[in-house]
Amino acid sequence: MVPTPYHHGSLRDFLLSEGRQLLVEEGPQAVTLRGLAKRAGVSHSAPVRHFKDRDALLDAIAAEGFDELATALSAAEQQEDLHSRLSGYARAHVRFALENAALMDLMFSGLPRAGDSAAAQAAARFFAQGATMLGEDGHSRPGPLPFLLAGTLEGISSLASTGRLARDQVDEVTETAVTLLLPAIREQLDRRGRSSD
Amino acid sequence: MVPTPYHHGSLRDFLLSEGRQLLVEEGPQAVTLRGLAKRAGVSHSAPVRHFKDRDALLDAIAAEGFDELATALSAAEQQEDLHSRLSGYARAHVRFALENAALMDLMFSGLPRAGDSAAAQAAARFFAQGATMLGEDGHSRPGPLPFLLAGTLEGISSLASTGRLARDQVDEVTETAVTLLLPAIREQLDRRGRSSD
DNA sequence: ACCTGAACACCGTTCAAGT
DNA sequence: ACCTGAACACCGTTCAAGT
Repeated sequence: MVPTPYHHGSLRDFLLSEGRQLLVEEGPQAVTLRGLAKRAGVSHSAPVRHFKDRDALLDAIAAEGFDELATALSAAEQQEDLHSRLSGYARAHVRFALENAALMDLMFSGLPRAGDSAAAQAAARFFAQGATMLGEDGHSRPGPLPFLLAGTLEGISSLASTGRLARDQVDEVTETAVTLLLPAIREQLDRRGRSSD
Repeated sequence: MVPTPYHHGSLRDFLLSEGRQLLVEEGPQAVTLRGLAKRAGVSHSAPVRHFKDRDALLDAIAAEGFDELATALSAAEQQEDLHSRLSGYARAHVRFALENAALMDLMFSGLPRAGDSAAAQAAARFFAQGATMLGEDGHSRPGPLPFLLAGTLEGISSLASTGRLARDQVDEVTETAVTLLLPAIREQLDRRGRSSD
């Protein structure tokens, strides 16, 4: 077996996917540039060609995470009635978080270092998607509901993935959140629907 | 000035307070055992006497954080009517989070390594306090509302301290959360108040 | 363009030894 | 009991040099 040369960008892909896997399976302290280089069979300074530093790699992983999360949620958004749509969205969010705890942590609790980073842009797309589902047009400044929905789901996810909220109670808490948010969201959607102002 | 000897536990206090300050002001990567030892004017292996390893120090800092947060919230719990109580509790939580972002991150997103650690016990006290305010008796398993309240506040705090939720919208989102949670909480309190079952 | 290898300045952790 | 100093095995990052 000839060792793969990792030319033409394939090292970049390796760093991203292996880094992501290490992050989720062993935690953030396990993703090191030197360790990844060793796994790739490449010199310890090779990764720098593709990611300026460790933070740049983590930023790229976070960006992928936001895109993946958005994809995981988009199925729910196709649901016909509002309750199913919201409920499916919420459950998909929490499920993704439970399966990718350390990744979600990186995505949501990592202070965005630059507004124009890949992660910051992917995050903006993710939040815009949620706002759209709640009838925000994207022109004017979003109201409180998109933030409240995103925050609530993030909080429930965090409690669940740190084990503070028991697995068998996650669905109940999520559904309670949806039930309490639903009337306010419905009212907002009705209002926006009526006047196209 | 004779350099302080740091005998009899005063090094421990120094590591805790200086570590906490570094955490909040410069981020988690700034709190290193060697760096703290240098600041204390002590050999790099001295801290090990007081904290087994870096995680043990962070755990102790997190424990202090939970106790402090609980104290910051206890004032609001004295409020007479439910709405003021809940609203004050929520605003105090979010305010504390904005002033101690990296600390809150450590407290809430750090996966608890041991159930009997100081941080785990302090966290349990914190969550129990919230549950009590919502009329949970502590005997039976808590219902969804304490988790939903804690999760929502944590989520809003996280969005705010990462800059995704603008400062001047934080109060509006928090108050919306309180308004939507209030009827469910009131109903639960009424129910618990009526039947002492 | 992409990678290597040496170098530098940091880490955490362990352990024999000092007071 | 508390701290020192050397040692080991890791890091991130930089940079001249190779292909």
